[in-house]
Amino acid sequence: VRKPQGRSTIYDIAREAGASPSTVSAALSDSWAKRRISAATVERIRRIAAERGYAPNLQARGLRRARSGLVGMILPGHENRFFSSVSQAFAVETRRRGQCPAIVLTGRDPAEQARSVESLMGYAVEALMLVGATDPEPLAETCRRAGVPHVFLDLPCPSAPSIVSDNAHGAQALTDLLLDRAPPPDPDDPRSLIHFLGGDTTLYASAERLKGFLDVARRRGAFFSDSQIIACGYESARARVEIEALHARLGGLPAALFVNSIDAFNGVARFLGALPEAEIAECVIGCYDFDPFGALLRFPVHMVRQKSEAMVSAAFARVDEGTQAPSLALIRPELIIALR
Amino acid sequence: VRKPQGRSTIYDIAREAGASPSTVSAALSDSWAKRRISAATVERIRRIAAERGYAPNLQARGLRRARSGLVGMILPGHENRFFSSVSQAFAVETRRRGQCPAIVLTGRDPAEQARSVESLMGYAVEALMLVGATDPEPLAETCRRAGVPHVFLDLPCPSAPSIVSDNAHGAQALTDLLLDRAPPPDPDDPRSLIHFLGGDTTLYASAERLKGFLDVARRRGAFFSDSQIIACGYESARARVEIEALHARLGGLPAALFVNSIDAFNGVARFLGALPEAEIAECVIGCYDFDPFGALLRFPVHMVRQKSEAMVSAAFARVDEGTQAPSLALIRPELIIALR
DNA sequence: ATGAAAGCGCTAACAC
DNA sequence: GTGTTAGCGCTTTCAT
Repeated sequence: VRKPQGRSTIYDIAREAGASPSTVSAALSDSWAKRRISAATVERIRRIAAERGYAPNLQARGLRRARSGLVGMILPGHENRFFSSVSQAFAVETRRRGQCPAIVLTGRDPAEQARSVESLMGYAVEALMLVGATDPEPLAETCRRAGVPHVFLDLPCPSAPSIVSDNAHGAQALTDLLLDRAPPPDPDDPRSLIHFLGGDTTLYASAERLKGFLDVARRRGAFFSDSQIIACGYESARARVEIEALHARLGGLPAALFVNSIDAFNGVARFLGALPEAEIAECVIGCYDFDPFGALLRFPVHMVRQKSEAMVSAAFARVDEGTQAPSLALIRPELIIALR
Repeated sequence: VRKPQGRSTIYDIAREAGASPSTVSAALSDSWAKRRISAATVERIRRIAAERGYAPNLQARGLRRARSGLVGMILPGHENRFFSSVSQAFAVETRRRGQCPAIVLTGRDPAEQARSVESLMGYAVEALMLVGATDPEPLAETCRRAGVPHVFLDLPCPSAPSIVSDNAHGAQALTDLLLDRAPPPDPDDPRSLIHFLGGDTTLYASAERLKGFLDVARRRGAFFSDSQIIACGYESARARVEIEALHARLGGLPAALFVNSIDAFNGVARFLGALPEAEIAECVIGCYDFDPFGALLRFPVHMVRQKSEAMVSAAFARVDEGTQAPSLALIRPELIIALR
């Protein structure tokens, strides 16, 4: 006979088992070695609990223990595969540690992110990972104040442990590859020059990528003009317009194209899809981001895949270290070379 | 001067403000109209709270109020875009309602799903959405026992409100489209027949899709043999092997191909990518699932996009209705016709 | 207009 | 080996 509404408590079970609540608590909790309860009692209590479908009230437990068993993560959303795989890796790792992942999608709004962090603090998360936070400092302050270990991912926070992918290195590697495969640049022929398309270079990640791109392009004598940089944002429609404009301006595709972000690439691919085979073949194409369908398009495209699992592992390692000292770990992404 | 570790409480604030905890609680909570506190007191308390960066302990509040402000969702993972967009839509809608989304990725293991549901019950979620649960009945029972409103998505539960996409209808529409565009079937020429590839037809969704496929194929005199059905699972590598085998067996591609699931399609696309243009052109291809890059491949592919936002809206509507009576809502997916 | 006190369900210190 | 008790931080009567 259980209560009409709601769940049974250790008191209900204690009554039915003729034991005290603390005995029940101990019998049901994993470490009941300390209180030396008779095997018989444990058995009886467990049986009754199972019969009644008892499950502990985790809010009460968390309140009492001052820890909840939750590990929090905030991230902008699941619109791209990178974020999806980060949250996937986070969930897997959290479970492996016997805790419960609490993932909150916040969008890109810093105010919403702040609210979400407050919420998670309120639920007494034991650690917090912050993914893609554009305004990290206030969030870090909230975590510090609450004494909650925290790690920033993807976008770094100057005052806290951060794990970001090595954008500069990835961009260098991709640029090198593109230049290796393109004909030598001729300063008098804009079409022969590598171009960089997409992204918002006021944002950390894209700024780093652009830096890596410029490093290599300059070193290899392939950069001559700012018109080689078209940082038109992450929107696919916009990228489509820009590649079309570039194509018109140059009278064809450039010899090499570095596309920054998968969404921009989608726009580019839509435009390229309409061009004759032969024309596309004259352009070496790279995309900073990965999509499993990227390898299946009409034309070859080299891709950069960020290592989400490695980043999440590194983040947990930081949490385990227990230091909240600022640090910046760079995780090298993987260059995926098109076979064709 | 705040406590060295951890957060300040209403008691700390009460002391500093020279008020009682209950006054502080009322002053900070939104509905303080009931207790007629002087504007001055409210102001003072709010200022102090802000200074100290006070944020309420949501576990304590939840414990006292017997509700947490959380809405839970379990789903298998983010490996495909459909699940990603479901959780995205869920997060947006939950926030719009002033609650906090708690998304737990469980993988495909029913035991893990059961554990996750228990967890979420323990955190006193106010409602729970269960996405892609293959063994729904025990989960529904747990929810009922706890008195928590719950809705199943994607895969239905016979004893609870369920929202699934109209797999049969989507499959019919896709099959009709494929047959419209393929040459008339000739029973003596296996190559002229439409084939169904991928998925696990012991699972609800694929069973429905197969049913829809067969309905139309039979009605239109395009189904003659079980060898037209190759339900080889959802794995891309496996699908690749199977399409290759089919190609060998028929001595070419079939006139029409219904690929069930995006992962299977990835495998198919990898194989097709290696075939000569002319050969692919003889096969009308459809995929039950959507990917934005699908439209950019070397060959046209018709796709079916499930309406995740609509499904989530419908799920919340069920929760709001407050009835836990079994029901099954079918949401029609969208047919995306390739332009080429 | 405000304070005192009880109690949500659980755990941990301390009794016996 | 097991029971009693005191909170965790909050909300909510019920007083005043």
